[in-house]
Amino acid sequence: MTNDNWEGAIAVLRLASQLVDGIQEGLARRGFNDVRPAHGFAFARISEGDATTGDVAEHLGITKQAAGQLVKYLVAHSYVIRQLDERDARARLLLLTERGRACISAAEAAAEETVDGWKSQLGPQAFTHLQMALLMITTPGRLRPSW
Amino acid sequence: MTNDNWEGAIAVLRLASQLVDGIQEGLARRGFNDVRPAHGFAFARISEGDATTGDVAEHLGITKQAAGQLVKYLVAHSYVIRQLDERDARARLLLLTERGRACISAAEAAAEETVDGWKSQLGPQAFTHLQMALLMITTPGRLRPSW
DNA sequence: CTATATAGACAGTTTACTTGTCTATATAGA
DNA sequence: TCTATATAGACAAGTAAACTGTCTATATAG
Repeated sequence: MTNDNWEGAIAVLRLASQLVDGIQEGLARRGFNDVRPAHGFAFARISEGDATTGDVAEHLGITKQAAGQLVKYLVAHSYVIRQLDERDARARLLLLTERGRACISAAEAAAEETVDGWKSQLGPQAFTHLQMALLMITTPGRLRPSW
Repeated sequence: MTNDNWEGAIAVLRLASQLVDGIQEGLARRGFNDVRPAHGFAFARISEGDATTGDVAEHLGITKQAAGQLVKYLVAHSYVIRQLDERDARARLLLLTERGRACISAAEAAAEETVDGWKSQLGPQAFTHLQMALLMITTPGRLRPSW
């Protein structure tokens, strides 16, 4: 049983690696070859709205300075623009450009391709179970479904 | 459906992140606070036996030079020893020390703790399904079980 | 109105990689 | 056997993304 758990643990890492590589490859195939995985998490926070560089730092678990460099890169590559915050003259609000939104869509499409691969390997029923199990583990608020 | 897949994809990343952090934290709690996640993959290859620095490089997907630095670190921290290869005077075979083997055991125990957390959240049946789904996706040779 | 906290930029350092080059050894072909 | 090419791995220098430390400008609380 111990060893089975270890195998399962390794499998989670392999799966995540497959996904990251799949998204990266799918993004490149769609013309976005200047974004790294970390940028995806920054996009996720920025797309929520009302994001400052500090917010991005907190969301990624890195320092403000590192987030500053990251945001600078995204601005330089036209994924994000900075905008003065009317309520706080120190802050610069971050907004996605059209290109930024297109990149998110591309990432979602690329992820879907990879996940579809899993679905066809598992069959629809087992895939649904997998999906629910993943959501149950990682979503603290939700309880076990009725089945 | 698209959005569900995206959520599921994110969940896989969160799960992997939970696992890596759990192993890291569990290792530190057991006194191994000088190993990084990448070292685990090196340990995995070295424990298979007959490993050279080049083998480690290939297994980790990094250059020989980078693997050389990594192995040097593991030797300096008494996890690994180098040994002359009788069959090839260029090569140095890598062997785990007692401490190296203890570190692997500690990592397995730490992984088990994390995975047990998932098990108790899911219940035994759903957990077994999750485990089988993960193994089916990441193990190309195996086909669907009988259930 | 003064003291302290926050947003984020600038400078320098660390670390985990990279490419390029080098020596020693192995192996395949004339 | 000799020579050409490939491989194991060390050394040196460069790069990218993080880090700590410090600074200015602005906000906010007493």
